[in-house]
Amino acid sequence: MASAKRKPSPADTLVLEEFLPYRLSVLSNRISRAIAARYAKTFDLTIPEWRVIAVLGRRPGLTAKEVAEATEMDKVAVSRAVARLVASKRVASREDRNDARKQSLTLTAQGESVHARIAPIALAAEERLLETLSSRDREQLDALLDHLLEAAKRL
Amino acid sequence: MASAKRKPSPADTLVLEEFLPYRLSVLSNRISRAIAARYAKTFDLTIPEWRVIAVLGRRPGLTAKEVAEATEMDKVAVSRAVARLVASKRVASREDRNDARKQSLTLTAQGESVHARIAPIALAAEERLLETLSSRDREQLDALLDHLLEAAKRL
DNA sequence: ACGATTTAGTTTCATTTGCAACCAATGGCA
DNA sequence: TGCCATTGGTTGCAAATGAAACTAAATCGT
Repeated sequence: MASAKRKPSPADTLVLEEFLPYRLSVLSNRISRAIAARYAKTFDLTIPEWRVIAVLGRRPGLTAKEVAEATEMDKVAVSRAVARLVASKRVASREDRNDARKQSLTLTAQGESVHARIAPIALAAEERLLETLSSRDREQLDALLDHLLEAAKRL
Repeated sequence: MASAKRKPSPADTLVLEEFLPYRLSVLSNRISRAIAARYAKTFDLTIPEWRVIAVLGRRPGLTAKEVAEATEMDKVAVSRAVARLVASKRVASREDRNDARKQSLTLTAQGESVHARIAPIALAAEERLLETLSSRDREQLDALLDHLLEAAKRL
């Protein structure tokens, strides 16, 4: 396998194929695109919209701000995704009783249906990626990702 | 730490924060943005341009096609990045002697200089991310990434 | 109670990107 | 040789993204 064959290069030489940020970017793109390909056309749904649906599916009633925090999308992206989702009647937004600036967002029945149909597709894709890893490896991966996510905040 | 605290959710529930593609996307974005922030303005360089420079720095004379393969960028992105780099005199392109469609790309002295100044910045950022990992962890990470990159091809 | 600040969310505009169609040169082969 | 398919690369257009300015509502300090 590649990593075994690769001979380490001098510490001051940047080899793109070995460069962590680059490899993560390629990996993330490959996966996201592969998964999105399975639902984008069928459901006419963008990745940001899917993320909004995913988070509202489990945590109904969030405001746009909270969705932005939960998904790490910026508020403009959320605003646009929500606008499309409301237009397509997949999300309902009602004004907060005590703060007219906020609106609480929930999935409509249609939104729920989309959620219910895509979640298994997404989970199956994830499982296909992970199925060849031992459960030990999975734990390692999980821990490493947590670690890196945290470390990356501090960059 | 987070992964230790997280209680596993039912296998059929998609929890965005635990979803591998999502976590990779967040991680990759955080890192890329942090690093790009350090050179983008100073050098007036986009990420695709930087990738082209990085690969030409180590493998001069590639064609645009080969750069696209080496960087996993699509050929349009390469074409545009190269066009900008040629305009800014960081890359020289000369026509292939036996195939007029191809052009062999190399860094100019200016391009080399950019490469020489950015590589250490990029490597230092990578090192900051990895410095808290044991060398065992680093190997694990390397192996897991290889594995996932391979598995993701098959999606 | 009232102006200054902050907060939630939207709009605008300039860039970036991604896809498909395209052009030009080459290779294959009848 | 002459035509078709393929390959390397560019262009054009439509959609996605990001930064900054903006609106409207709520809060704070006096």
